[in-house]
Amino acid sequence: MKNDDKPARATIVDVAKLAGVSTMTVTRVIHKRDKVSSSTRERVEKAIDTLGYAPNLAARALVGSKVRRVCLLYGNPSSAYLGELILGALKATSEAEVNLIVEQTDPSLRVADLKTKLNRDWDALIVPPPMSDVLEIRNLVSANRIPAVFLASASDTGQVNQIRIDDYKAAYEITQLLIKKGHRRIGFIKGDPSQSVAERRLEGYRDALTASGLALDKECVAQGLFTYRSGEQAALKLLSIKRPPTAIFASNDDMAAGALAAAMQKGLAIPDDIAIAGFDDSPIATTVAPALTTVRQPVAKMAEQAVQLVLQPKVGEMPPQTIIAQHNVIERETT
Amino acid sequence: MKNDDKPARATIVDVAKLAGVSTMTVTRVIHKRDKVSSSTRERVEKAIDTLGYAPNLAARALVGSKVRRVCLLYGNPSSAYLGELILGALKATSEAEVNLIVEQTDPSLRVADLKTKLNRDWDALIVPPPMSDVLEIRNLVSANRIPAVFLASASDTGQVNQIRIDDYKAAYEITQLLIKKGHRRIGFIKGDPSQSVAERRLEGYRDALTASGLALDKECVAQGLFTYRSGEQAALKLLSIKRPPTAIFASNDDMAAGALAAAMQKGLAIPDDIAIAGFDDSPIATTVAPALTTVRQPVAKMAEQAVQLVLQPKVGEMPPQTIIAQHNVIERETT
DNA sequence: GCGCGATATGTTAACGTTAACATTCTTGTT
DNA sequence: AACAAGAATGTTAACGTTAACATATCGCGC
Repeated sequence: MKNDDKPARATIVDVAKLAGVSTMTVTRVIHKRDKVSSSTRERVEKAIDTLGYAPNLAARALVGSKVRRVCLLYGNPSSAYLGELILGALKATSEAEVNLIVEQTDPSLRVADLKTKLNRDWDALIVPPPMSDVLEIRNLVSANRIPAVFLASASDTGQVNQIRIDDYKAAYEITQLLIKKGHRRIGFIKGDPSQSVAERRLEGYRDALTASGLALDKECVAQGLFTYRSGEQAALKLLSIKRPPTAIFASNDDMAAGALAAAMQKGLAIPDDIAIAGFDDSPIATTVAPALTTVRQPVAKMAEQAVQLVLQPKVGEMPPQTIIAQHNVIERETT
Repeated sequence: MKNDDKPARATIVDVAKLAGVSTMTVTRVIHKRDKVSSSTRERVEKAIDTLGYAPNLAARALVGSKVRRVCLLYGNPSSAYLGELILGALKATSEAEVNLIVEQTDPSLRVADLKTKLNRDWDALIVPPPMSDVLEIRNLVSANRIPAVFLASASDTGQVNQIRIDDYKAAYEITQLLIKKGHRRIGFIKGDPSQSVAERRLEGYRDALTASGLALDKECVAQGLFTYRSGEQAALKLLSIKRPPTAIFASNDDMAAGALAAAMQKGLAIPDDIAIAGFDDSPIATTVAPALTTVRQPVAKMAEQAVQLVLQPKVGEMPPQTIIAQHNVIERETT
């Protein structure tokens, strides 16, 4: 008498039996690689369906000496970014039946340790900001031909795969939007200078201004650090100069939210007294009220693509690629 | 001539050879289960070290357990919660070499569909709020003895595994903190009544008040919906009653952040004019300035535990468990 | 020194899948 | 009708680990 409490999961053997073929044929149907007659294909597919068969990842991983573990190396644990990032990466890894490992590290990481892990525990690497701007990691990767993708970095050091949006263009566009709304004096809050995108966004802002024949006033540009607090401080500063701007473009959403708070404390109505725009479309953009006008970075999609890229059979041999993802200007209530 | 580009990883066989023992002995050393003489143990450990051996998890998984796909069924995509949740779950699943599938759904889901998926695509289920309060899912799970864990629900329907903090106690404690700080009139913002924890938190607040001999004024309790906006509205209401509270306890952080914004708009200094406390320690708690005093829910840990629980060999046969995780009152700048 | 139980180690087979090679079945051509 | 050429399918072995069982070794009482 068997214990049928837990019906064992269907294996490829079960499918093969039911379809009256060998396991190899089933494999072929699944992989769509070799020729299989359409009648067998149908039979096999039906068997897969009735049994609810899904391949065993472990067994697959065991037989192939392929990439098995992709590591997402993140630096900022509280980043809201992270959730979307993982979501996208996970989608791709589970479709490819590969393991995703999410590992936290900090800028003080020892590159030697990283190298050890890459030999021992990981097969490929996805590096989001702010780690994607760390020179040592980039060099390690390009020197050792490690399958890796760097996300949202505008840096060009090391010959590495990158996926990012066109930060310059996005900043340009959102500045244009502000100008189109009638603003003539637009403040800007810079991001952390250690992250390469900060500079690109500033350039986009600047060029959009001059392209519209507006003067670039140094007083209208304040330094921030990509944090809420720094955005609040910077906005307070911008709002207290003698001819304060009628709009503020903060180079990320956290700072924009801080700027929003600053404006509210000053009793300003938004967007009537002052318009605010952010960048990234992170969760805080829709959490705060009024909701932020911002630039959407397709983070999940980018992470997904990154995993797909890194999983390609010959990543090591390909010349490094840079993929530019599509951004979106999203107008909400702050403009 | 061999291609030594990619030095193969050391396997247990290599270790065994180097140590002059069988692979079983190596396994035993690694697992520390059976007796191994100390001399062999040392030899094996040395071999492991020199070869930099790390077990192949895929191979292990292949031999071991049958559960392979754990589904995290989430409802609220923008929840900041989600990132931490996935992080914890992922840690446990990748240690166990099990696949994590993250699936979005909404309250209108058809339970029949869910059942199909459970038969076909998933082996176990982790259900965070707000889905963890959905009665149909709970009943489905308990009726079919599906390996599942419900997170952060205070509901008691269906006999199911649960992991949550003691919401009552946590709310009690944070209210006490406010009282200790000298507040005598403390406002409360209720959460979405469809989530069972909302009621528990209210009870904690109420009992802490009466335990300190403070009156419970109905005017001091406002309805919210766990959203920033609702928190802002509720706070505005609380601040405009004739004898406004000197402290507000919002039953989650999003609402507390909204309350913070409301207070700032009114020109109140925080925490001097008004203290604010939240609940959850979600990312927004440390993003806003001043940073929120709140209750930390160890979300990642809870998710990790949930996966571990669901992966135990005999989950189906065990009586449903309720695990109470440890919360933490974190005092920051708003009190 | 003999045999006993306990302790330490080894052997075999199996987990589910796929690569590489082997075989069988279709065709179309002459 | 014979036969090559390719298409379709099958067979075998291997991936790295561990459970279950098998054997060897040791100390100890007599």
